[in-house]
Amino acid sequence: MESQNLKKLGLKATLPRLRILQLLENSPHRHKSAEDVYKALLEVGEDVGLATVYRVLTQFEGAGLVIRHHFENGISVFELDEGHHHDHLLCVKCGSIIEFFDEAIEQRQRAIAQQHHFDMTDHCLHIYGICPNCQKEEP
Amino acid sequence: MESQNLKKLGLKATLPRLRILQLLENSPHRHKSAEDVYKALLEVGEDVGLATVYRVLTQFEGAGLVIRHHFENGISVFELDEGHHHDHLLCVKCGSIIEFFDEAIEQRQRAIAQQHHFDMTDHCLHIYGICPNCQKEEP
DNA sequence: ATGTATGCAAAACATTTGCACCTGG
DNA sequence: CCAGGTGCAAATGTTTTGCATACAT
Repeated sequence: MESQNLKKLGLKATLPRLRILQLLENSPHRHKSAEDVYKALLEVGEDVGLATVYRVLTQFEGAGLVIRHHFENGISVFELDEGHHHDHLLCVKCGSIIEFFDEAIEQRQRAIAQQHHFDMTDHCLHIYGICPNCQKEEP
Repeated sequence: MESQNLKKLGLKATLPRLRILQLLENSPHRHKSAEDVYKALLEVGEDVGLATVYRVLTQFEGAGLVIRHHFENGISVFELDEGHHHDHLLCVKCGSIIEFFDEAIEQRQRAIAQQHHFDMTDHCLHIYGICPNCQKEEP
């Protein structure tokens, strides 16, 4: 039961929190904006306020349950944190997102932070491009 | 004369555009938000509207004169495009920004895009951490 | 002269917050 | 029952836009 999951994190297992967590877990698209979450819940007939969606996602972020990304369009996108760090490859035409992980890049990043005597807290790599599907459509 | 520079790009050499371009060229801080540019101009006694700053920076971006970044705080930061691609190392305490370039990372990025049959248009790598200065202050 | 750029104020967004009401434990 | 969570509406911060005026060529 997910309510246990939330309680472990010190979060009361309220309906909106459960619904949002379930949505993130069961949706085929791992990456969602607050608006996306809000609309998805409305469609299923769940009456959750947009402000609550933002509050809950922000709490989840604080609890380490989700990660917030800022891609190059200024809007926040949330994704369940399954513990496996990865970076992102994004299609600028259709918005599809592919996750990847490359140990060589990770190593170089650590080396660069060290060279500059930075205590690295986080890092993110976004590769933008046109996905194979969209290349077909626009020659 | 910079006015030639602007005209070559099809932009009328107006006062606000010249002032903003000069500011970007001569400021010791290469990375500036629209608000930063606006305030810097006010301080020098130049009466430029914030809306104009946004419009001019957006035109400059379209003309390839500046690059717009979205760091993890949702606000846009602009930097003169000198043609040398580089990535960024950012201090989460004091906001200072260091540029770097690593050919090994660039190579891996190209390889990854290729593996997924993406036609890469852009990419950005942000490393966040605490700079040496701020490490001293907060032990 | 004339088409374009500007400044201002208002609009448009994404996100946050204040507050009265509701709810989970 | 009661601390904490929620919904709504209003506030916020950033960026964009409409429109009358000013400017570069």
